[in-house]
Amino acid sequence: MTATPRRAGRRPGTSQTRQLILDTARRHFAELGYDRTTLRGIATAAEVDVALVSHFFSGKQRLFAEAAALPYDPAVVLSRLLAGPREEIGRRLADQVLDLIEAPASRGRLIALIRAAASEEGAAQLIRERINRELLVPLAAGLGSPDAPLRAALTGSQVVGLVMARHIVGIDPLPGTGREQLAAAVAPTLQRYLTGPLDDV
Amino acid sequence: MTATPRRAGRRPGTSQTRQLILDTARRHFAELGYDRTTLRGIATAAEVDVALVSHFFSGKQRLFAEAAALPYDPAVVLSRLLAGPREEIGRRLADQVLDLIEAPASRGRLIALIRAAASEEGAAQLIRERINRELLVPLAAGLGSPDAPLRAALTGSQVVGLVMARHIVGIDPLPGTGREQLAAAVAPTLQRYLTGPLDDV
DNA sequence: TACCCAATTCAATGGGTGTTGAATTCTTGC
DNA sequence: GCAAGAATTCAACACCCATTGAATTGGGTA
Repeated sequence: MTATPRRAGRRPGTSQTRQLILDTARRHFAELGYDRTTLRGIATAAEVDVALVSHFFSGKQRLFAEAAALPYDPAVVLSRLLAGPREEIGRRLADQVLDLIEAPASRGRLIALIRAAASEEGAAQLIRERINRELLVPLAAGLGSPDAPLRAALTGSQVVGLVMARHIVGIDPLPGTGREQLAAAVAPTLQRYLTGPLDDV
Repeated sequence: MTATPRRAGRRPGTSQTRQLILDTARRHFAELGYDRTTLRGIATAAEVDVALVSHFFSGKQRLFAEAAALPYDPAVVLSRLLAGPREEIGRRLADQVLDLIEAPASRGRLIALIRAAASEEGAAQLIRERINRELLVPLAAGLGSPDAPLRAALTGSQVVGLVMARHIVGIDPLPGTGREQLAAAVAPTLQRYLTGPLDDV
């Protein structure tokens, strides 16, 4: 059962190889994190030569940058958030987060992002800026209160913590806890961070 | 300015080298994560030969296991938590977490733990079990309610999220936010996860 | 003082990594 | 139907890594 070595040269038909590599890379980054993901591993899984990966994406860093693009359109998320009644914004956010994390398409990318942010300083910086620019700043602007940046950041902390605990570390019983129950439990926290009082009572 | 190469053989005086290496390793693991930390890097920083590191700790994994021991005594934390009035348990937990993350001694170890949990599956498993056994299970037992495991896990998610956001990713303005303000903001969340209603209202 | 063992360095080994240049095969525009 | 360029592989490079065995020096003890 030796895999037939493929001859050099372009393959017949129209090529979707670039996309295939990108998808494979996303899976690997999500499962292994940046460091443990190797170009060779991606290439093997995509049944392609290593050099092709570097050829298409000009190196590992660029490949990661492309693979780890936000798995959603921040503008859409934000407009949905700010649209409805302000007293239910926490619940709406919880729902959107759970949607994203449960849809297989976005799930991997989200996890890859968080993993990378935790392990690689360079990636952390890139991600911090992206999140700030595309999510937190507009969100804070939408809230309009003077302590809005702090509110946005606190909100982010709970969102990140939830994804970490449920999907990366896997703290029982979170991975098996139903969507509805989770949304209900977390929504009031987000609501208070976004609109409630921030001082202890 | 060439560093004088040291001759082989034991150095004079009583040796604290093992401890020195361990401290250096902690710093490196905390700053770089597991993968990007190299024995060579540790050795160089500790002004010691690489082989000595492996000699003392029998390899990178074991070194990490020793460096990443919990930076506090879970029993103490738990007893302090469960001791006072139940209505202020959220605030007490927030204070203890902030104490740990601000004390230089424990800070690095906490960060290393979280980084490793996010990036290395093996470490994640080890850490998950430790946290479960030493923190969450006793905490749930102390709470005594039927949904206690879920409550403990939610609490953990906010704690982890806070440390991530404030110290690892560095989401503004959290890193510069004062201890008191932060404790006040987060305490009600922890309080509700631990003792409040978990269903949306 | 001798002896044993711990601490320390040196040197070598084997493996894995990302990247690069050249060669081959195909598609596409003229 | 020809030429240019894109897709693909092969092979090699230079680098870094953890681990191991042997050699050297010092401390502690009998």
